[in-house]
Amino acid sequence: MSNSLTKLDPRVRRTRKLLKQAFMDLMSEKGFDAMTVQDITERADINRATFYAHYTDKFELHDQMLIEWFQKQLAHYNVTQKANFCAGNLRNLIYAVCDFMKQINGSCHPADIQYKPALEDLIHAELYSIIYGWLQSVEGINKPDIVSASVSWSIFGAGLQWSKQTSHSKEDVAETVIRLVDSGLRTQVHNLPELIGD
Amino acid sequence: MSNSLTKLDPRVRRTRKLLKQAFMDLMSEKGFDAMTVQDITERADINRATFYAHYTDKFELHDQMLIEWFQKQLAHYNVTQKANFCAGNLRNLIYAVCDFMKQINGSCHPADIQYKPALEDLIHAELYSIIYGWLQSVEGINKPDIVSASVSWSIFGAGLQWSKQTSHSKEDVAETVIRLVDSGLRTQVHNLPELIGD
DNA sequence: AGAAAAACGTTGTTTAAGCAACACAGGAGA
DNA sequence: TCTCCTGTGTTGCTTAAACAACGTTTTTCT
Repeated sequence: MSNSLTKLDPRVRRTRKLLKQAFMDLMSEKGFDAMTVQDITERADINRATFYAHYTDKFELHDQMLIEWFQKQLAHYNVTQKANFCAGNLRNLIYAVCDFMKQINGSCHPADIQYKPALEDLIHAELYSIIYGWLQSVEGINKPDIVSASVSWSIFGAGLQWSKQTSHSKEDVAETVIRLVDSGLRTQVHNLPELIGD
Repeated sequence: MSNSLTKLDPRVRRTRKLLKQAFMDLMSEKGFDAMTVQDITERADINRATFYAHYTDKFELHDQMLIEWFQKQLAHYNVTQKANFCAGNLRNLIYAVCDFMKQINGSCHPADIQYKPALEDLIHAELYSIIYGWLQSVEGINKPDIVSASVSWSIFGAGLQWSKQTSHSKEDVAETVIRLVDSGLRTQVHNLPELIGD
């Protein structure tokens, strides 16, 4: 957000970078619960008071890192909120979600499964708003909020499932979900442009 | 020097660390001559004005890094200025010099051979003062300045030679120089304690 | 339960880094 | 030669980080 817009002070960039790095290290060492704000600031060699100038607590830092991480995945696949609803974009979005979920599952400390709900809320909110944005480009759609919720959750769920046990290829997951969404949308929208034929 | 004594501000530590890292990177990329202060500060993401708050120019940064590097080698072999003159200490000192020279020769950009004289002055000054310190422990020595100069240069020279072409082991170099220094010292000092028998 | 220790969250003040601007010194090229 | 350009040091002012201190809450230990 403010990263790209305001082009922030190099000192701020440094501080946050160090805090995030320390957080990541501690995450894999002792997990989220066991780590304190003091741990983080000591590891990062940043004054504790400075931490509170950037984040209200370790939860906020955690959340921001996740969102940032997810957005990096999105950027990698050139997924933006203001694009149109088509198979290509959907596919990239699904890839991004899969990759992200995989990384999280891999690096998440066993003791922190309890925080997955929070994670899911955050990421799903992103997903929802992207889908909602795309739906602006679709003619004659009604109840876009319900549709966005449904579609975003289905993508989320597929990615989550895939990250837990990779029994299919990422490509298979994507094509499956795309077909599903396509047929689902046709019950709501007449004259929907072709999704599947690309 | 001031590193260990004053326990400096974490911001200062960070700034210098970043500048040194940038310097190192640029050293291997384009060499000392081709790099400007601007290059260093841009790479380090440090304001140029801040550079001048720490160093007068890139030469000073260069020198400080070398000295620091050398002192790290000395510390690694537990070599200190206030110790006594014996074979064990001499051996460690020679090892430190050898290792240091090797690293320098390896990482020094071809275009910068012209600066080796400066390097030699810096390092030799360190060496000289260490030897001079050790000689305080030797009874009945005269002209300690001349002796220090001679001994320190001989160690320096041996290390330099070894770093250029490693035809002998570090251990061989050390034993050779120790014998040389021992017999040399005996022409100046009567009743010199055994150096060689350890 | 109760005491001690550790972590929290906040504050006022000090200090280092950022920033923009300046005059100045080479060097390159028309 | 003149001009343009890039790098150099330096400056005054602004802003973020350090630091020490505080009362509070939570953890830990016995």
